[in-house]
Amino acid sequence: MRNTNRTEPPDSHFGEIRALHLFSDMSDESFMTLMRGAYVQTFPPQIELITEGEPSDFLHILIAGSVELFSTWNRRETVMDTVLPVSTFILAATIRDAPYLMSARTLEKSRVVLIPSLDVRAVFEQDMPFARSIIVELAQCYRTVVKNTKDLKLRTSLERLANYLLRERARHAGDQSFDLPIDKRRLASRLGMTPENLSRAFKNLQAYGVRVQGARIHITDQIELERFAKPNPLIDDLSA
Amino acid sequence: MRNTNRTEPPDSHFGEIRALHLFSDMSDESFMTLMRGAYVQTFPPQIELITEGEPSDFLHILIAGSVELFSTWNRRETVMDTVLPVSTFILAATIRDAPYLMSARTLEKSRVVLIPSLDVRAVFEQDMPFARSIIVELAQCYRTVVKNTKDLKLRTSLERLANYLLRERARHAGDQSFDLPIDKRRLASRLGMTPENLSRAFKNLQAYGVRVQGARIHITDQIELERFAKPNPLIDDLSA
DNA sequence: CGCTATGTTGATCCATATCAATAAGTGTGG
DNA sequence: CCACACTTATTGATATGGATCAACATAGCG
Repeated sequence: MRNTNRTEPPDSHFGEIRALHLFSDMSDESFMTLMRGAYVQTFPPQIELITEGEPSDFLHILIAGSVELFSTWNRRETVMDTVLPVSTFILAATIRDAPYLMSARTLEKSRVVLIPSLDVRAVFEQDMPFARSIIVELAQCYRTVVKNTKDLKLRTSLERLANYLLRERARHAGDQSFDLPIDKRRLASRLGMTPENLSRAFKNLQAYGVRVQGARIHITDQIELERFAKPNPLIDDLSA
Repeated sequence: MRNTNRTEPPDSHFGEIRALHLFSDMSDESFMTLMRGAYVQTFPPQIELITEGEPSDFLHILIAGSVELFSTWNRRETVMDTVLPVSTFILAATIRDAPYLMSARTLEKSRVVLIPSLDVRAVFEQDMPFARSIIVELAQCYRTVVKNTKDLKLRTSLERLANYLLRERARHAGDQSFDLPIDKRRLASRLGMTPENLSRAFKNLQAYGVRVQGARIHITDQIELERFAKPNPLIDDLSA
């Protein structure tokens, strides 16, 4: 595995990393301290970057590509989330110096920045703006998972899919058509259903103005879809 | 409602609040600043303390009694968690100055300390140890919700109940018998099932050495129950 | 006590999973 | 550029976990 990866100095990505909310407020000095210990690696698709249960040695930042967070129990596996650039993942494990709760694998060729968890913990003790950013980020992460729990417990799989499509559409500036960012198989798992059930769910949403051609989704009747999906800011608003 | 409540100075509870992880490391000065704006109130059972969607004006700390966090969507309701003393709740909303994602109601007569969210946000900017404690607490909260998501997505309701019972037993120092801390109706909702289904689930667990008399649970064959439940630290360990 | 909420049990229904077969992409090497 | 292999998606048939509806039992509680 290792020989297929490329290691490079993180210099070339300073800009994009620094621009992240998490790092934008800290002092130059603190930022350089973090970057000194960091390195960038490029991974091929389908590489397991992280295995749940292992100690969290690095904070990960996805610079390019895409990464899937998933979990396993008793021979079953479920997709917890999909990470798109540019964002960090497994911050909480890094902070608590606790084992990863989720595994991570690349979905496509991906570039990842690795910052030693030790450095993250050391630096936030010294840099109040950074500590503040971590607080805000963790609170955000927490709220995202709570929303996801509400989605899972309060909605049927058909309702979850309908609301997912509305969220995706919003992410695409409200375009009537857009491509699903991940395989249907993985989407099914993310939404807590089987691929077969997802396939049928798409069929059922035709009645509410959803057309599907491969990965391409057309929402022909937003109003009707919303009437069915009943989106709610306390579940579906990605910010706040 | 209001006239049934008692407002009292928080002085008498300084000790227990200060002993919480969240407040134990901060300076005396910061702590007093928080307490100056805080007040303690006693509520009767079944009072809605918080309604989801409302602005998060106060950080809540439960001193005595018990509080249920729940959420609603489209005429459906689900129990998200039960809070027992002494602990804080809705920290994330306070931090982000965002609307509550969950509602809260007292289950029994409860004493709650209310700290203005503004004060919390102001103080952590000034007090690094407090900021540090908030970070650790939020990371913990996040990991708890992630574990709960894994429980929901990877297990059947029978498996969730079995593991819940094992966790409760552990919480009771491994006693063979213990009382459920909440109504079965609410437990069912917490575990993502109906009361009828829970009732049958208890029946089904008889085969694995679980005896039920009202709220009292007897675990007569821990080994057998564990063989069925397959508890996993990355889902069931409350700490870490 | 009797009232009301909670819990249990039974019968049935429905959403979703599972199993199986086919179809449609997708990538690879000749 | 096509043929093959392999993965992913769809469709159908069936099984099952869990929900719903209804009746009854039980237990708190005023």
